[in-house]
Amino acid sequence: MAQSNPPFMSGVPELLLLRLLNEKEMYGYELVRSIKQATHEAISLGEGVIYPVLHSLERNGSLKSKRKTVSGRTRVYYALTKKGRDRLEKLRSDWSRIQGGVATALGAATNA
Amino acid sequence: MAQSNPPFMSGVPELLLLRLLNEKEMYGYELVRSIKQATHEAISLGEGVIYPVLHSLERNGSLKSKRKTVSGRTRVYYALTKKGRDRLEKLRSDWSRIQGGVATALGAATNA
DNA sequence: GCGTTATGCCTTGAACTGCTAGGTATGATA
DNA sequence: TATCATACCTAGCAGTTCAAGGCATAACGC
Repeated sequence: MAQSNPPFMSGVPELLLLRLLNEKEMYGYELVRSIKQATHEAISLGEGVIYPVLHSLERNGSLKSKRKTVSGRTRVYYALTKKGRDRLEKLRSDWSRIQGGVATALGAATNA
Repeated sequence: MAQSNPPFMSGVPELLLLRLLNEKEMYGYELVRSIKQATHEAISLGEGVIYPVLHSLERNGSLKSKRKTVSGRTRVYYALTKKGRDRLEKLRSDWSRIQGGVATALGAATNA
């Protein structure tokens, strides 16, 4: 009736992609390695996760892409649109709320 | 090839349930309100989420239940088993890793 | 020249989860 | 007697993630 929860825990890959692409445009294969680094190996997303998310984000207008050919290989670079930046802010705040909620619940042992 | 990610963001409802039931045994309807309180309204899970999780946790041996009738109404109380406590520790550590990874990635703006 | 690895793109299909929206039944309250 | 709170439950849809593959080119070792 009101707002209910955000798709919940889902959307972390989406959040990470948007976050990284907000710094600078990158291509899929690069993002795979980038995520590993940015999370200090804590999170590792395969290409099978990255590409579908990238495509769906482009489809709904959060990303725009352009192709570049570098030494015989084609790369598809993605960049955020306005909508993508808005989306990033929303996910960021959703995540922060959930994360805070879990932290509160987990820590609520001795007090309460 | 190795361990890949835990079922990822999923499992937060499960984590919260286990966490709360580790304090004291409770029944489903009570847990619904309890989660809201414990997370300071940040997370709200409906009965449609709680009951199925409760049932599946009991089925796999993480919870055990007993029925009590209080003023004409039947309540099903759930408590953790050894397996449930192990499960809780695993989820707790998974969550902590993911959460840390996201935090690192989100904060990696100015430094890097 | 040939095989293997790394780069770079992609899709299919299964599996899991969470959510909405219902349904049942009793007790208390108005 | 009607409505609300308590207390249990399920079905079915929708959305995500994942493993596993496929395709093609370049670079490296030998």
